[in-house]
Amino acid sequence: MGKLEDNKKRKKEALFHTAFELFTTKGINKTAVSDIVDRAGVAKGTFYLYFKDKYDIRNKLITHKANELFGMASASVEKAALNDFEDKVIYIVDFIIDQLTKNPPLMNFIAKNLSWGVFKTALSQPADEGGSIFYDKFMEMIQNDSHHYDHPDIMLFTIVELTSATCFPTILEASPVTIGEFKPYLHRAIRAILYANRGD
Amino acid sequence: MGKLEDNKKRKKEALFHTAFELFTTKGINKTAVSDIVDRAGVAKGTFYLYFKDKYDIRNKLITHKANELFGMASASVEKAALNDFEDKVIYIVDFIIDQLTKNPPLMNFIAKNLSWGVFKTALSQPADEGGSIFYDKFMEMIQNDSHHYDHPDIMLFTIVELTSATCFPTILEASPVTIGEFKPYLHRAIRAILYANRGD
Amino acid sequence: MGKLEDNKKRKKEALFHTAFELFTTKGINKTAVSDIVDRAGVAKGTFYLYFKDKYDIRNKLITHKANELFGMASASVEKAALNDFEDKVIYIVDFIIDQLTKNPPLMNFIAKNLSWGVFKTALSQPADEGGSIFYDKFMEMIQNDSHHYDHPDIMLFTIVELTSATCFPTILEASPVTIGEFKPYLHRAIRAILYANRGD
Amino acid sequence: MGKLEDNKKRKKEALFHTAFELFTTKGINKTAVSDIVDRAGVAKGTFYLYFKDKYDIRNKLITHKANELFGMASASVEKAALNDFEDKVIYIVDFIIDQLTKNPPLMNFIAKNLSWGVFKTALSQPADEGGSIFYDKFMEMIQNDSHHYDHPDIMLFTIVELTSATCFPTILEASPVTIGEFKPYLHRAIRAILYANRGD
DNA sequence: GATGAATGAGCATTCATTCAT
DNA sequence: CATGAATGAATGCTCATTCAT
Repeated sequence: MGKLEDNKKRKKEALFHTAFELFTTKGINKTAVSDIVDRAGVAKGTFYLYFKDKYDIRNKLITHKANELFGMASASVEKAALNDFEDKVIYIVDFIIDQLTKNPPLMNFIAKNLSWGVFKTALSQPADEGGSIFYDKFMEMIQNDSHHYDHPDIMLFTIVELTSATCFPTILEASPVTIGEFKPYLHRAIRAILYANRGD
Repeated sequence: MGKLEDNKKRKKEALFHTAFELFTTKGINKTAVSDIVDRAGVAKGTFYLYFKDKYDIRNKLITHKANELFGMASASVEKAALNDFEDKVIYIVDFIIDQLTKNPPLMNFIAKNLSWGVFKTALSQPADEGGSIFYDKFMEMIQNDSHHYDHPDIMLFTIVELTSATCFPTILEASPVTIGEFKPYLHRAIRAILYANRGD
Repeated sequence: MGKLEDNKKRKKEALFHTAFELFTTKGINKTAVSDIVDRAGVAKGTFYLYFKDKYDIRNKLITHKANELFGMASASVEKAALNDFEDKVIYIVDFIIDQLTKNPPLMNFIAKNLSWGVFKTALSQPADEGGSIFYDKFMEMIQNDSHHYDHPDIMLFTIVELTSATCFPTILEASPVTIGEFKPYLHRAIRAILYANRGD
Repeated sequence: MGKLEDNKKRKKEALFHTAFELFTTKGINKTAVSDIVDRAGVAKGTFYLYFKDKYDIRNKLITHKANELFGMASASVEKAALNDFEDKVIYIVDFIIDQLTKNPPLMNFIAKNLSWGVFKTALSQPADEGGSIFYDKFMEMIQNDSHHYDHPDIMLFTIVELTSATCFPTILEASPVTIGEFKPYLHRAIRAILYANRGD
């Protein structure tokens, strides 16, 4: 029993892992299902046993990776023991930027496939079994802050979009400037947005 | 000769126009070169006479459309006779949002294909023969303002990315809020960014 | 044991029944063994425990259904208490046409899969346990008639083929006329064939 | 020009011819488009240039073959110089039976794919360029006969269905009797049907 | 007996690109 | 310049069948 279940899980994970590898190196359009199964050492039919098609595995991959990333950021910010909400936001943004800078394939993959919808979904799920939900944590941080914010969700949306939209080209292509050069401007912009949304 | 030249131009424009129509309705992946030439009433070989491949015509299309849009914005802001740079930026942003809101196919097309690189290219070309260059105009506006800005290009980049990243989901999917609801927040964010970048 | 036996029978019958349902709605080519077992709530392997393949279950299904139909016709004609053989034949033909008209899926299934060989086989088996054999009954009717027929089997073949060949398109597609309009012509043709085969 | 046109026609005919060969030997289900193009010495894409799919070429093939057959029958009956309509019908039926008996693959192909709809279509087209239409000729024969028939089209339908339904098993499987043994019974049945439909 | 995960051969179909006319 | 017939590699997907549990 355990054997069978293990085997199932192993195959599914092999596909998952291999797909990520190929999507990040060759791109989705250039990756054929054949490529994935060949490299995963699994029969073609097995792929369709676990995923509807190429786009199904892609979506699951994005959700999974985004979730992982925010889970880590969440855990890290707690250890950092910051008091100010503003500082926490900047900390999280920097944490994620650092992770992505270290991992260009992941960056690339996310850059080309992320949408707010997918993102929101990922953020609203536990990072892994037993893990807590990023979105809830974020809202909690806001509640505990000394300042009050009028529409925290719209503010979050604005910050997330600004950050991702500006980080992709700066990290991946250093255009128009490198991420290092851009960071101070990003911090400044985020602080400005937070300040502008204060309701007190 | 004039006739022949006309004919040439007409075919190229037919392809250009038809490609836009199909890209915006079916998406690029689902649009085959055959579809384009069939509808344009041109032979398949003719397509390859004018464009390298599907992606070539797409890039030219984006550049063209983005340019057209900013050309209009540019012309409009001049007529509006605003003194303040801040007001001009908001005006331009609103102008473009209005245009895109009225034209969802265009919005969709741009949303799925825009990158800062393409964008920059488009902004650095004359909108049409005889038209002036948007980027230059923008820089001129900054110079003439009573305030001084430290790195106008990075600031422009930040604003452009923030605007496009937040407008696509709000216009196209009204998610997380409609563009109407989001606009005040966008204005506030943009003004905050401008303020934060002032060097005086 | 009884329980076990019951379970076995139930599974086989579930497969049998489900297959008929799917064959008549989707057609045989479009029905996969997976479809059958899924809907029957049985494992895939179980299918192969009872049937060689898709075509095996189809043949068994046709035999079963044809047999059922003729068994009913046979029982009905006896109750009708007709003296004349000619009248009995017409009665049976009408009975079957009525049944098929009421049950288009069955009609469709039979129309697409019937062959004289299968048919003959079905007619030569008891309709169900304890039931008598249609073919034998038919021959008995002929013997008891006041007229003599030279080659009753060839005559039966001729009538069966004529009837089925003309009923399928008229019932299913009302082409070239509806079954209602065609019936008098069919009766006339059958009577003519019977008359032509009389040996006295 | 002529060269190009010729080439086109040659390819299409190669596909047509090869498909018939394979359909009659392996059956349609077991014939892959690959088989057809391989043997026809044509690229796979070329097949889809001329036919929508496997079933498209099959339908065109049936129409073509049925038409050819009836065209020949039609030409032959005219030479035979028979006066009586009844004799002409029997002559045509025999002619076609002879042709099919000589050509079992054709018989097989038609047997498995014929439907009254397809048949009617085929009969209502000129056999080849310049050829006349079988259906019209048939109706003309009836007009010129000394007898009057009430519904010639229903009668034709009845005879065609009876003939095809009984000939297929007798020719192909000699079941329940050989075509040779069955012929007199068929003639008798047809004459009976004709007689039964006379309106005078 | 029963299960259902795994298989992988097999197939239809698409489409960018070429090149003889 | 323009054409459009021909190509054939590429690919997504299905499904009958097996077999370890």
